[in-house]
Order: sequence, then C-alpha cells, then structure tokens
Amino acid sequence: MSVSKKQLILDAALVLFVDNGIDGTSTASIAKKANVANGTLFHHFQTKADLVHALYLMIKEQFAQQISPNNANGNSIEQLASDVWNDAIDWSVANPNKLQFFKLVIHSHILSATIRREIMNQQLGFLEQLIIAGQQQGIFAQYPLDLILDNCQGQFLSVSSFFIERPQLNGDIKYREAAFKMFWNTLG
Amino acid sequence: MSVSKKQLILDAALVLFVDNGIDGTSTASIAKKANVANGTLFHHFQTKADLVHALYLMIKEQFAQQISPNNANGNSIEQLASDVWNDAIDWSVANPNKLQFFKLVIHSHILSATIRREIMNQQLGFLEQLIIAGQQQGIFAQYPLDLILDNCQGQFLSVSSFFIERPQLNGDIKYREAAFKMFWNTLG
DNA sequence: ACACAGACCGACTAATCAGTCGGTTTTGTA
DNA sequence: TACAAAACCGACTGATTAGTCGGTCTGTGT
Repeated sequence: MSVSKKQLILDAALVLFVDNGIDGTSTASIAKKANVANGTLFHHFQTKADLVHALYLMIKEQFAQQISPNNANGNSIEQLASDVWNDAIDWSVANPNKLQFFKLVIHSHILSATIRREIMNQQLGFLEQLIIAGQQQGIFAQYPLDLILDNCQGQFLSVSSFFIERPQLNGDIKYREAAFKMFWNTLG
Repeated sequence: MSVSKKQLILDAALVLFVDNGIDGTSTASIAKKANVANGTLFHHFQTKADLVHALYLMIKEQFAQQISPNNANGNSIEQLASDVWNDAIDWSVANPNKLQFFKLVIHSHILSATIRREIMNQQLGFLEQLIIAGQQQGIFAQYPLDLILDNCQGQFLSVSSFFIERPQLNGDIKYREAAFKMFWNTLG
C-alpha cells in the first residue's frame, strides 16, 4: 500500500474541512471520502479534535520547513524579509487548502487558545529575530514587537487569501512587488 | 416590556456564538439563554442561518454608523485616515463580541461568499474613496486598489483583536499611535 | 505452521440537532 | 367588550452526530 490509511484520512479531512468548515464536517463523511471504515478513523485518532490537531501539526511543519531561511548570512535585511515573505506567499498559493485550514483553525473553538497561539510563534519565530535586528540597525521604527507581529500575521493571511482567490495574479510582478512593499513599509 | 424577545434572542446568540462558534451553538441553547421558548426563536427567525444573517446586519449597521466620517471637508487625508482608523479600533474595543462575530462570519460557511464580501465593501467603502484621493494627490503609492483593501482589512482585524485581548493597552498612546503609523505607512 | 499484535471493519447507540405544530396568551383596535 | 392577528409556548420528530465494540484480516517473528 503506497499511502497509509491514516494519511488518506488526513487528506480527505483537509478537503472537507476547507469546503464545509470543521464543525460542518462529520467524521462519517471523512471516512467515506477516504474509503475507510468509520472505526478505522477512530483507531488512528481518538477524537475528532485529535484529528484536527494532528492535521494542524502536519501542515505547520510543512509550512515552517518551506519558509525557513537557509542562507541567512551575508544578505541584507530587506533581502531576507523579501525571501521569507515571498516564500510564505508561494507556499500559500501552492497549498491553498492548507492556508485556508490555518485560517479555519485560528478562528475555530476546537483547539485551545494556547495551541492556536503556537501557530504565530512557530510561523513567525525567526521573523521576530529579523525585526529585532532591523530595529537595532535603525532600519525599522521602534514599534512594539507584539503589535508588529500581530499586524504582520494579519497582512500575511489576508494577502495570501487575495492571491489564492485570484490565481491569474500569482505571477503578476506588479501585484507581488506591491504586496511585499506594503508589508515592508509597515515596518519602517 | 422594555426589550423585545427578538432582541433578547439576538443578544444571547451573539454571546454564545463568540464563546462556542456558530456551528457549536444550538438554537435550543440560544432560546434558553434568552429565557424564551424554542418555538419563539423560530417565530422570529425562520432558520438558524436567518438568525446569523440578521445579527450580522444589525452589527454591520452599528459599525458603519460609528466610523462614518461626519466632517469630511477641510481635513487632510492623513487626519481623515487617522479618524476613521481610530474610530474603527475604538468601536472594536468597545464591542469586542461584535468584532469577534465579524471574524467568525467572515470565515464561516453559514453565509454565502457574496454576503460575506459585503462586509468589506460596506466597512471600507469610503476608505476606498479616501485611498483613491490619496493616490491622486500623490500621497500614496500606486499599488493595486483591491490588494490595498484586502491588506487594510487584514490589518484592521488583527490589530483590533490585539487591543481586545490586551485591554490594559487600549489607552496606551504609544501602541495606538504605532498601530496607526503602521497602517498609514502601508499606503505610502 | 503457529501465534500474537495492530490494523481494520461496519453495524450500533445514546445524545443532540434544527425545525414543526397545535394550542395558549398578549396586544392592538374599534 | 369583542375579536383578530401576532407573539409565544414547549413537547415532539426525523435526521444526524461522535464515538463504541465485538469481531475479522494481515503481516511478522519463531
């Protein structure tokens, strides 16, 4: 068997969650779409919330891997920020369901507030370092860090959704550059 | 009777929706919290979706009224933008449940995508005019208008939630000014 | 060949849900 | 007072839900 049933369940759940919402998706419908028995779903995930949590962890790791900067040294702050920002947008456009699921989880009541807060910390952990460095170099204004991070997350989620909803603009340099410029301007 | 049962239902629904999510709130629990019979709820609202829609319309009108600029003439673009931005933040801080409900509806599947899109148009209708004016005067960069509006909505929702979650910072001028400056910088 | 464990199955259940309905009370009006 | 319309009530229903359970299949080590 090439793909485990556990993975089939996760894949089916992602699609159904994005289409119908998390509360709006029954465990039975997930099992059916995954071509798996009802009991099998609860063999791999004790509760529906566990399934949601596991799906969130899987996607979070994929996202973190894609946008982690691998050549941090020797580049300007602006170049680093541009790389991170565009990697994040690229990931969202390539994985629209996963970005939508992030938004779903952030506003859902299934996972605890603490767990939801991890999303930002994990996603924007090194962005925080980058902003601190930029502030120390005098490139960025001395706005409160926590406010900056929330603002950045808000921009990222809304701009990602913007490009996801308008696939024809994905490669439009005017839009992509404007999106980064707005993000960058915010910090200065 | 000072407050109509219809209003009691709307008030109870708002609190429960924010606490438990829309799908996570049963019509029975709404009726119970409103001290109203089950049938009464469905006398005033044909379906649960109708109730959500009515609640959304009520809140949208309140919000629109608060942030409509009443002295548009004679002020600079920056003063106008500052007034609108801070009115919107003030409203959110004074009505945290209503702002959270907006976020809930935006990401829910109960109302159609078309209706959800109204939110932004209604909320940011005159913000659009303000941005166009600013671009014509050369104050703002010529970024695509649709992208700017989505970005602004994202910033507003995340920054509003930031202040709601930290009531002690509501009156902190450093934070409030930083929040507007970031928003303003985005446009330039 | 044997045995054991973990994967898998699907019918089942108790609880909960949105919405109904026939009847009662309140309200406005003349 | 009389009467109609609207508001209100709460027991009820058919559908759906998350989660259970007793049993079957399958792969692996001996």
